[in-house]
Amino acid sequence: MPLLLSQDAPEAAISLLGAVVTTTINDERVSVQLTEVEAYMGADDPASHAFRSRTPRNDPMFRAAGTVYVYRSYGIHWCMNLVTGAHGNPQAVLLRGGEIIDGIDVAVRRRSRRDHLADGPGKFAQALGVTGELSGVILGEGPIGLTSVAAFSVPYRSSPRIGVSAGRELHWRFERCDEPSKHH
DNA sequence: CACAAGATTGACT
DNA sequence: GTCAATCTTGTGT
Repeated sequence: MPLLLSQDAPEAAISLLGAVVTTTINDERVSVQLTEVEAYMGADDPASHAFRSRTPRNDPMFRAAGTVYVYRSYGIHWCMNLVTGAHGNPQAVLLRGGEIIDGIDVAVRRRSRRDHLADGPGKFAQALGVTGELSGVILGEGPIGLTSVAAFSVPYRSSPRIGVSAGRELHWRFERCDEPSKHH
């Protein structure tokens, strides 16, 4: 398990900016460098899927850091998370967006588009070919891998999480930016 | 059992 | 800007 994922979700989320997620499915490899992520905690976070109880869907969140958690969004899209933190303390980082750095032809085919390939959680998972079948797999032990690239964390902005009504006081959406200043 | 809300996206007015 | 698509869970009768 990558060390950065043993941190609590907000810290892990920041560390993940600039890291690269790679899938190899049917001999087709796609790599995406993360630019936008969101942290979700457990019992204390009303926006978290693990806020209420353990269910078949959110079960992977209760497993070890480095487990992949994929859920169906609005009955249509797949969204991909990486489980973080101490084992049994349900928390995860939602992978909301990134830039394709390898396998762009495969991503273009999967998305049926030439642009906006991974700028949104549903698009991100689709570009990587990630579906619910992969919920529960462990990073590095299956078709999904994670490579940490930057030695230092990249500049970022934080803001309330998108599409969330509860917990808007928590600024746990993190997106990469160019200016190395606006942290808080 | 019925039904509403949601960590979204793309097509269309 | 508006709206449909339709899976999973929580809540209420």
